Amino acid sequence: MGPTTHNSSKEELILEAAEQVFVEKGLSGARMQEIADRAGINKTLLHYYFRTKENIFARILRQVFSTFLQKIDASIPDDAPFPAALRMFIDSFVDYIAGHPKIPMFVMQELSRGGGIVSEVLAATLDRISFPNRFLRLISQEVEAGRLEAVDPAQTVITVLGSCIYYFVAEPIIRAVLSKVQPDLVYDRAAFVARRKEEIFKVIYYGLKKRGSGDAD
Amino acid sequence: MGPTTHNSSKEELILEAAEQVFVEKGLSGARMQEIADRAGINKTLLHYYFRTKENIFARILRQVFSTFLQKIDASIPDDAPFPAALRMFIDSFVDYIAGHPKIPMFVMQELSRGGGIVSEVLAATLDRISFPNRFLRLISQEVEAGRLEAVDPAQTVITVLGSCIYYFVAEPIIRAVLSKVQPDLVYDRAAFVARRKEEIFKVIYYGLKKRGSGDAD
DNA sequence: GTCTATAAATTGATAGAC
DNA sequence: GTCTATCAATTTATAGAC
Repeated sequence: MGPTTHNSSKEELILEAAEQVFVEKGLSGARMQEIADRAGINKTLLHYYFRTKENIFARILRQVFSTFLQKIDASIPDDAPFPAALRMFIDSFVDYIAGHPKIPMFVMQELSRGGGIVSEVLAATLDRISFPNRFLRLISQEVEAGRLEAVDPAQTVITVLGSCIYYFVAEPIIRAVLSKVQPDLVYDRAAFVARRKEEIFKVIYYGLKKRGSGDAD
Repeated sequence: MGPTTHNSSKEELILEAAEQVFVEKGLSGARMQEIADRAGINKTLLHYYFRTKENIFARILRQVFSTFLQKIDASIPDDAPFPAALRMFIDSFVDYIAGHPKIPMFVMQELSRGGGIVSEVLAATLDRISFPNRFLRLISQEVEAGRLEAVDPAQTVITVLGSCIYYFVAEPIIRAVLSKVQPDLVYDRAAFVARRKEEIFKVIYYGLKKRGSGDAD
């Protein structure tokens, strides 16, 4: 179309700046002026290209949510045996969230506010999703093969996702609490994230794995 | 002080309305007019009693955050053996969140925005907390007694909290996804919450429990 | 397409009567 | 303490020149 593979560079600049601002401040907290400033352009151009603030927001939310779902999707290997598949999923999904820690909360917060923009985005985005079925099938097969306990696959998926996401959503609080409890400890985020992955894998894998009959308690 | 045990009834009405509105919409999304309407009073009284919007917000956030932490605290039994203690914690904590599903996201969202109001509230509230130490000690003792695997107690606490909280934070999305994957299923929230508790307990307890030496994988 | 200037609407906050 | 009326500031959005 144009001389480059990118869209109109101004339009692209606006969308990149808008994503940052909306993710940080939410719809009502974001300011058109701040988006313009971060994009390094005149505020009027926001309206020239997109007319309203809500238009920009809807586009950002749709894109961010869609990318988030695709990221989960891409993290589920298709042909690995279950333990390896679980480990690969946890590793790549945690890495994604660690690199974009504000995305999950932004999406959930705005979707739970439930405005009109937001439910339209939800309906439109849910059509292009295969990961729930793939994830549920992965677990169901293992249960049927007798390698996992007779767990509810849907509940299990929620537990896995929650274990991966929660820390990063609550990171500011957790860090504040931990530094109060263990004031001498220096915080190494990369090491913490690595340990986080290991902990999640172990707890969930051994929590699901088929047990013998001598486990009464 | 007054004829009743309550504070000035108008002041109380304002705070109750403000909590609803702030929790639903956040600081920037909340409107003073809406708080006044829900309290059934004139908007001017908000300023008469609290002067500024930020004052009301700080008070609500401090109270909500503090209550949230106390609720976690109260959910940790002091003298039960570990499996029972874990189960009791999960049951009572999940019940609390299920009844106040927007509280965790409200707290985390606002605290992660990190404004001036918010860090003051965080510092002030963290002083009155004993649950991290109690929870960490509970797990450490079990590990030392050889009844649990050699897990990192801090990581374990995060996993437990995340497993309890996440579903309710993401409930609108998860329900939408589930009803797309299983359109015939009728959603019974009480039953779902009950199964959620059971799933969390089983996965985490058996995921932590000391294993024999024949578990290679 | 991009700018300056400004309109139009929203909203937090106050003055002043009662 | 409570109300009406209104201010002052902010902020989205547009008109119109270039």
